[in-house]
Amino acid sequence: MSWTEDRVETLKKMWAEGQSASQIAKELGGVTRNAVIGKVHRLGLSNRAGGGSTPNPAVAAKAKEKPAKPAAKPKPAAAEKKPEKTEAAEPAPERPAIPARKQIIPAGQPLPPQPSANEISPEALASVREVEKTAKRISLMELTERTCKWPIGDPATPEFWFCGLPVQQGKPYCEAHVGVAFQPMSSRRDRKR
DNA sequence: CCCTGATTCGC
DNA sequence: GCGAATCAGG
Repeated sequence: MSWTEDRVETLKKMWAEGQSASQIAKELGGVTRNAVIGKVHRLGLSNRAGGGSTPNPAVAAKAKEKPAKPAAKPKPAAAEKKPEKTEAAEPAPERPAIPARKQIIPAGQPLPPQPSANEISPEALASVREVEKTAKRISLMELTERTCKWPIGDPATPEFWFCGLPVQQGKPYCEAHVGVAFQPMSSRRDRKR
């Protein structure tokens, strides 16, 4: 793929809209976000300020010192190139060997009450059901800082598991579950059944 | 770990 | 000019 006028225009437009480089790359296709960023710089619009002036004070403070690379390129070790994933047709029930008792989940965030199905929006509910099919189905021990902690099933049951999908930055749940966990009061009210 | 943009430099 | 690799940060 090359930067045709068309694509550059899309790039400019989206960048101006505040779209992220990865989003732009995905939209354009055939390029990575790095390519997009590189192009953005070459076009001289790294600063999302269009006018030419710098309305953003943070930019001024952003002035950073350039260490001036000596000469030798700090090439660590080309140990990794293509992981070459070899498909093993076995579940391989790995036991990571619990390292001490650090494995206890610290966040004691009280688990939310499972909302009644009739209180959440149909869309959110639909997406949740969709997610639960593809969920990781991890156990309590496998919960980490960034695995969705949405509980599914009855804790008193052996089939109890947690969603486990990647969380929505910061939040304790994945996108879908954040959707049903944080319902605005406005939408919860007036919901008839 | 997921993501963001910024920079460098072989091509 | 291009963009992967890298850097720096959230």
